Amino acid sequence: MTVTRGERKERTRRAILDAALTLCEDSSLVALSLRQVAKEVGIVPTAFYRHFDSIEDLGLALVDESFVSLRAMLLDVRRSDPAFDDTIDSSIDILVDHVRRQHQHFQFIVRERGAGPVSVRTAINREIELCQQELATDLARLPGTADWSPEDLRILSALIVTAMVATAEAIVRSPDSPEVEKQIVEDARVQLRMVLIGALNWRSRT
Amino acid sequence: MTVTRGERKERTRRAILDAALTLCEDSSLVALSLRQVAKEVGIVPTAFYRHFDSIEDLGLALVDESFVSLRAMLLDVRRSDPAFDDTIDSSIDILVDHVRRQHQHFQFIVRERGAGPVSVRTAINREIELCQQELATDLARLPGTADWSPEDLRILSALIVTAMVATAEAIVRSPDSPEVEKQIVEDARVQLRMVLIGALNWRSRT
DNA sequence: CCTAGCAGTGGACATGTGTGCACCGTCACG
DNA sequence: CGTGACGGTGCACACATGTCCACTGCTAGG
Repeated sequence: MTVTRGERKERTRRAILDAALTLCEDSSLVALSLRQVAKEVGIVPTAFYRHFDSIEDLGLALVDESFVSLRAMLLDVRRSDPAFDDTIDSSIDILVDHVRRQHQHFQFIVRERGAGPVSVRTAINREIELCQQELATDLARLPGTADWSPEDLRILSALIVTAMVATAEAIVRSPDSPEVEKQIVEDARVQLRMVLIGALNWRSRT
Repeated sequence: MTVTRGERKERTRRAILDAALTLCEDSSLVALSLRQVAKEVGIVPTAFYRHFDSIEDLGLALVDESFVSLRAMLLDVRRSDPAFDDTIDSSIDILVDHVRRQHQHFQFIVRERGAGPVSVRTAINREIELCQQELATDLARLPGTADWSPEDLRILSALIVTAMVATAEAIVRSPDSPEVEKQIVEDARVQLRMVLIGALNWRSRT
């Protein structure tokens, strides 16, 4: 009795999630069949239903899981606080490191955000919007944004999130040669700097 | 003999392309079956092969077609040239108008860029990179970028293209209520202004 | 005119798919 | 100590899918 009943269940649940993640590496949820997953896990197709109602349901679970780890990362970013110009570099480093470690999760999110069952798509986009809002409140705490309108803060953070998502996409898509990756990271740094310089000169000119 | 043989062929070819585009509105190429397309068009499954080798082949044709019209749009943008601050607004207007008109094409590209067969994905991304390069040479002609390095030009144009793609995504994804769309457009304007202000203050500070 | 070529047909086949049902063995709890 | 709940099995069914093949009818070109 070293392993309880619930542990066993959780273990095959994990196996299903991992199998789905792996199979999604070069396809998409909508092209993923229950039977493929079952075969990959090593269970019989109908056993799948003991854990999820449908592939779509599985997808929602994967979205949750992915964003749990992503939010953990964002906490790290926020902890690395307020020494200004260094914040950009360290934030990007954390982002890139996380993308590398959670490669499958990011690949999944990036892919299913556009394709994927409607419920999954909306879940992902809702989550990303949430990230934008949090970033906006963070930005509000920064020096120099005192007189910004909430609207402008929202728009700025949307722009930054878009750029970061694009960076994550690029890393996930690229072959993981260290030089290509270094290039992508460097580009992201420069882009963020450009955006922030634009932000610093914003209210003062318009 | 009012319609020639070749015209008939071209006509059902178009019908296939349109059917695929329509069916892709709420799924993805990888989840699209030859038989669905055939049924939608009203031909027998095997007749499909008279026009395309496979669904993947069909996808590549759709990519070509989509970017032909997109490049036509970019020509319009370039024609609207060099009165500075107005360029942003008119460019975005053209973009938005085109997205609305070529709704299916954009939806297709946005979706298959992340999901979709590998060949389709790479074709799309190659095409987008091309757009970035063209934008970079356009930017080089603008006043104030005389002393910019080619690297920085490339990075700036990548940022702008990313933001524009994100805008197109948002429009395609949103319900087409005019107010929501107006909001998206307004956000895009502000973002572009922020980026350009950052660009104008770029070399002068680093 | 008539014949070869070609878009489109119709049926068939092997294989993959979601899901219903009866069943089994074992851990957990009263 | 039992017994019931539950994770997992095995089989079955009704369909969907990609592709092969022999075919038909029209039309464009010699």
